[in-house]
Amino acid sequence: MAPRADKPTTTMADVARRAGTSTAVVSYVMNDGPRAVAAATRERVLAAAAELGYRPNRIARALRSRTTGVVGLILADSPNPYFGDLARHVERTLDERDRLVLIGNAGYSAERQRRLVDRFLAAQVDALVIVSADGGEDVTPQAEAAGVPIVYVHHGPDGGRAPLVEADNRHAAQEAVTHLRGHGHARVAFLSGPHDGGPVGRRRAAWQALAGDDPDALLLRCAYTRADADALIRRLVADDAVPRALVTATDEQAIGILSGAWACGLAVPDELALISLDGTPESAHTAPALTVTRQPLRAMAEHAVELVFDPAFQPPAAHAPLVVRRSCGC
Amino acid sequence: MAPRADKPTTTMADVARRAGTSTAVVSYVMNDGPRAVAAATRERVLAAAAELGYRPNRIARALRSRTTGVVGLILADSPNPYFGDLARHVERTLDERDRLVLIGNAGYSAERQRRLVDRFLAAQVDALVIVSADGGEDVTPQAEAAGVPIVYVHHGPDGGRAPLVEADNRHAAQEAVTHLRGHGHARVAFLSGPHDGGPVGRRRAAWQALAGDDPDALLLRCAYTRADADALIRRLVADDAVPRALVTATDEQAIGILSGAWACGLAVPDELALISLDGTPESAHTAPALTVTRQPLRAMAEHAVELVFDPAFQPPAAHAPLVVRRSCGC
DNA sequence: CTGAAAGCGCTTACAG
DNA sequence: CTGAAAGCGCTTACAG
Repeated sequence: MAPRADKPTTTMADVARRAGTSTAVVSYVMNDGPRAVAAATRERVLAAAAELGYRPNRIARALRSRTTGVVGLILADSPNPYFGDLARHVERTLDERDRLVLIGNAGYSAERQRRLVDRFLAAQVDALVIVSADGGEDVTPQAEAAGVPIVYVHHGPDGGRAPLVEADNRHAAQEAVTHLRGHGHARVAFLSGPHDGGPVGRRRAAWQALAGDDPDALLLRCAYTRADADALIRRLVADDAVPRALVTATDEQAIGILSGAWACGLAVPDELALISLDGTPESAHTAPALTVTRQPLRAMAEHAVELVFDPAFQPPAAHAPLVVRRSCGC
Repeated sequence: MAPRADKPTTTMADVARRAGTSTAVVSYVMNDGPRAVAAATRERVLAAAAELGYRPNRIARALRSRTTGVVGLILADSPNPYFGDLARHVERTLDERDRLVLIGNAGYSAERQRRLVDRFLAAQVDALVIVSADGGEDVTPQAEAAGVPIVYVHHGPDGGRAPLVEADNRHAAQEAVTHLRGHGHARVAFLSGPHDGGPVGRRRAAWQALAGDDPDALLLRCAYTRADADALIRRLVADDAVPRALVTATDEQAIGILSGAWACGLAVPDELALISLDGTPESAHTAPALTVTRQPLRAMAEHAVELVFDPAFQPPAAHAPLVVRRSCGC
């Protein structure tokens, strides 16, 4: 890194000297506590600070007070807008509470995730929020060893001790299947992920319970990317194996399906009715617009942050409402 | 914030004691310098550190060494995938250099941007990377007062002193217009932003220079959101004022156009040929797939980071290649 | 209500 | 090659 030009930083001692008081008092007025300061003294301190352009050094504060005001946020896969949207809400909520956020992308790698946790702990974060997915391992022991609270969002490791904030995925999948049934589709296929643990697993299980005779014949899989879903639907068209109705586990997959379908001249919703279970903002402006069950990303983020501040907080169930648009055939 | 459980953190002094040496030596082995350590001593220190599970405290290190290893990254608008992709590349590049990144979203607000800069400076970031857009003001004076290097990406304030990393937007717009001309469209419209300073302004200017007689009649404007572009194209269809060929300043707008066009039964590319000037990953999987000039986001991010480490670095021109897909009519 | 001083966990001259 | 010690800029008992 380019060495920072060595600006003479003005410190509390400078302010104290100018205000004719001690650093203790300066600290008390900068922090509004923990002890009271006479009004006249406070004025002098504020004036001195303003004249000198004093800015408290958060690093020094952190070393002494053992709290940095920084939260680490680790994403399973930041290119995926679902995680990106979740991250934005977490970041905004934390910002409102005057916390800074250190961000990292685990890229579906347990090793990278562990490494990020290590580095964030070394940076003395006050808490860790992990927006996880299949494949991440439990980092609770790491965090606990450092005495740092941790909360998982969207997906948590099996049998993990850390709290998990998740939407009602079971109900969402049921609603999607039921809606497609209402359009007269007796057989509704499901596009799952490569392994589907956690939330996607619960979505798939809920679908499966309603799928009828031979769910295996109606279960599709591909990675959580547009490219993979695009390739999948092209293959199905080529094989003349396209289902009449499909629920996708994620928006990324639904968007890939739409793209591949257009390329093959497969009409959505007329030849293929589609509902996606994420409902990120992107889903509102596809061609055609996607009917979705919308994950309550904002509420999930807020609950996660609340949990960071208050481990006793009991997040209410977060419902994922059905949002009817065009892709289902309505 | 929930008070962190007061784990007894093990410090350098603990390691030194156990290894029968001084904290200075422990520091030298943990940092591989700046002074040499006898092999035998080094082994003892490493063993002691491992046995005690010692993790260096970056905050203490930062206070003493005046360098945190943290870079602040401020985004003009994080929901916009263009900025999001840029951010990911910046984050990854910084991660490769073992830097941590503090992230913030300015949301097109100069006031929020200033506030973030203040807070990041208080956190003693080593540098600031600002992915800016119309409306941000120049925060160079703030950063300079703190002696912190700053680099703008995508868009920089008018007359700013800080370095700016930007693609060749003029050439990109020219290529797009020329390609559409090649499809026989004499009149090519342009969808710009609300104000279009900076990069979008240069895109629009390059288009305008080729637009022919009455550019005003072919110049459209809307916000950089899918929703706005969606609404715009519906209005144009209703008014029977849809151009035959259109270049959009951004992918968000192009995606909104596709969505609105589908809803109105306007066929792309048959009735409306379209090229977008961003070329984010999203553009590859729309319906139809967008022909774009692809901004070299990865190169831009790498150049920006290089500039943070070496202010003398001269970023090479970053070309935005034409990527032909379906929306242009090819 | 206020001041003098210790100490957070490191790094780095200074001295050997 | 190594140790004893100062000091980064704060916060917070301790003493008045």
